[in-house]
Amino acid sequence: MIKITFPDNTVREYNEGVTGLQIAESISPQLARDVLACGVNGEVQDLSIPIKSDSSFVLYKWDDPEGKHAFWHTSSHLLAEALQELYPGIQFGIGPAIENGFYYDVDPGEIELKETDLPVIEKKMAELATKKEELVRKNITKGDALKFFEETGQHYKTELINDLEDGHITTYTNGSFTDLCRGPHIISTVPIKAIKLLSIAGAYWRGHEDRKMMTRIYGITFPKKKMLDEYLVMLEEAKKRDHRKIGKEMKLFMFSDRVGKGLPMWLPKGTTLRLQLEEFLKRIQKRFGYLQVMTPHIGSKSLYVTSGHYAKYGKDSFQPIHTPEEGEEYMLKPMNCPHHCEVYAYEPHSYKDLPLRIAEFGTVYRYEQSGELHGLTRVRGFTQDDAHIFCRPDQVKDEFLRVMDIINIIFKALGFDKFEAQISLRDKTNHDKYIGSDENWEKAENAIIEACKEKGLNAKIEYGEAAFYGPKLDFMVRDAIGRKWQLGTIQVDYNLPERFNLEYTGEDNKKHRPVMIHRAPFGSMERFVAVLIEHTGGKFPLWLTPVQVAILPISEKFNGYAHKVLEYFNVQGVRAEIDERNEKIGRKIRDNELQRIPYMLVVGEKEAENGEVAVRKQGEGDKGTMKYEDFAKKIDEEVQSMINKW
RNA sequence: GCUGUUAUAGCUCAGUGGUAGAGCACUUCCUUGGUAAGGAAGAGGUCCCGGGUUCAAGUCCCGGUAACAGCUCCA
Repeated sequence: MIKITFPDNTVREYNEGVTGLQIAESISPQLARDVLACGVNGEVQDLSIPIKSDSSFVLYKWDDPEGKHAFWHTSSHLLAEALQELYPGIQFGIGPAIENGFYYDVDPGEIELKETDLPVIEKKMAELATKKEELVRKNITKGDALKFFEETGQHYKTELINDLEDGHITTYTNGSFTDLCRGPHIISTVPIKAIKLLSIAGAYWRGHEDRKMMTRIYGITFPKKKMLDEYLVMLEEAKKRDHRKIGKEMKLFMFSDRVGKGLPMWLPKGTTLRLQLEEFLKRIQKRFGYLQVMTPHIGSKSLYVTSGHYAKYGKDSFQPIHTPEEGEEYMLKPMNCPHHCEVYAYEPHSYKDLPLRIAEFGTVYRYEQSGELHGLTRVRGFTQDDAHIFCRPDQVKDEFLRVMDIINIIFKALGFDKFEAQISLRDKTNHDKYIGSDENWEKAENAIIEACKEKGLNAKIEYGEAAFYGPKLDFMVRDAIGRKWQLGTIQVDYNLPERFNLEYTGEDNKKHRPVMIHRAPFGSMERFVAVLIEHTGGKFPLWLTPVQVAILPISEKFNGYAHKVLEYFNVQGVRAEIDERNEKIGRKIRDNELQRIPYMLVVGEKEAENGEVAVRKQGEGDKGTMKYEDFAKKIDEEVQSMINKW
């Protein structure tokens, strides 16, 4: 008998060699039907593998990421089986589970797989899934593996096997298809009830540009048809919320080929929105002791030679600007830190001055690869909500905690209730990638980990993801339809103060080196606005939205009164527009609803006589009439009550 | 940057080698209205740019540009 310890620390005894599935069956038949994979001593594995010694044990169902992962991984094998049946001779690359579904990279040889083939493949998969094929795991030797995949003509697989260590090679077989695979998989393809192949795309073999372009088929599967339907509805919803589409509809921003790709221009309404956001941030930062500065968009090349950025990114940046003066070169600034270092160095500092927090909405230019440009989320010219904190080494953790407070306030105020964090540390084996001493790195990494602990923030640690100058803490928000976006970042930097020879005088009357912390809660105004658009679907909160009120005259006879109301609103700071078109009121309401304007004021004969407006709230309808002065007051109060929560 | 797809009116898109199209938006006129699309007329085109094939190119071919999807990248 062996002892199996469950997550709640209860211990049960089973015969040696019991499988995960048998354990599930021993608990309840329902559980045995729902369970997809299990964890044994922290390793995720197949339910069919016998357990031979005392172990900690956990069952994974659909709601667990591990369960979904196994389900989708098996689905990718099902896809492969279908492809093999439909297109004999097709060669397989890799086919993993991903965050939402799975893919398989294949080389179909002479034939070309097209979008229109997907329904046929789906049908085949559904047919195979009902055959109750079990996934059979086999340990094989490297020699046998090579021989098998050689014989079946799977050259990509043999290439993979050559890189593997003998003794650790396993294959999985479902029906006629055998794949080189580590697993884990679900027991059989039976639970795969709903199948959708989503798209087809090119992808380099093993991610290398110089290798062959494979055909990648993306798909997703579910244990219930209803879940697939809900997922497809979510995809539709995501399409409707696309910030590029809404940005066009609401006239928020634009691009022009003549200006240049990746260089967004903010239209009046987008600018109103952005300025509201900037005011919001300034207000919070003022409360936390930040000092606002403004610095130029360019800096001399030597600035970036000093910072080390020229050596690292010079070749891949916008190239230096030459002046009539021989040898004089300037660069568009790709970040604000070097300028801020110079601001720090403007005057000598005492330890009593620190922390010094220098903030700027700094516009920067980065020559992103052209294939990377995407709407407002990845552009070549953007404005960071940047700040640099210069502090004593003993203040690092405390400052970190304060920035985390700011980020918390900001995310909550804008309706991002769910967020997660990632700590990015260095890859200790890759020394050349980083600048700065091991000792400093160690100090910085520990400060971040401790700060997260103190805040009770459950942060995932990723090794090798740090920037070249220091470790960082990134924040990821979940939007209204559950998608993850990376936004804010806090980064420790022991390097730039060194390079710029920054100092302060300590209590001991000796010179010391300050620590620098970079931080940007939004990341960039562009990216943040994009995420906010997709989060809200363009229905921004009242304090933020570009047009708060649309005034709708019943007929052209009341345009004059509408203007009187508008003038009053302008003075009171209520952002309003008049719809003066020669259209019926029903039409004006429809169009302004579609423009996502929170309030509509219908004005006709009655209202004009009494100095009133008939209030209609977006999505809710008629709210009765009131004096227009009272409405302006109501808007102001509504906005203030939102702002006062910050 | 690489691979693929796309580019036609302000927007969304149809047009498959033989006279440039629709819906919405816009202008004018009629209508002057009461809470999600009133009616009529009109204007609007370098069919992305450059070259080629052809009697003839929006349409076929080549090159460029931009957008989109994926890969790689992201101070």
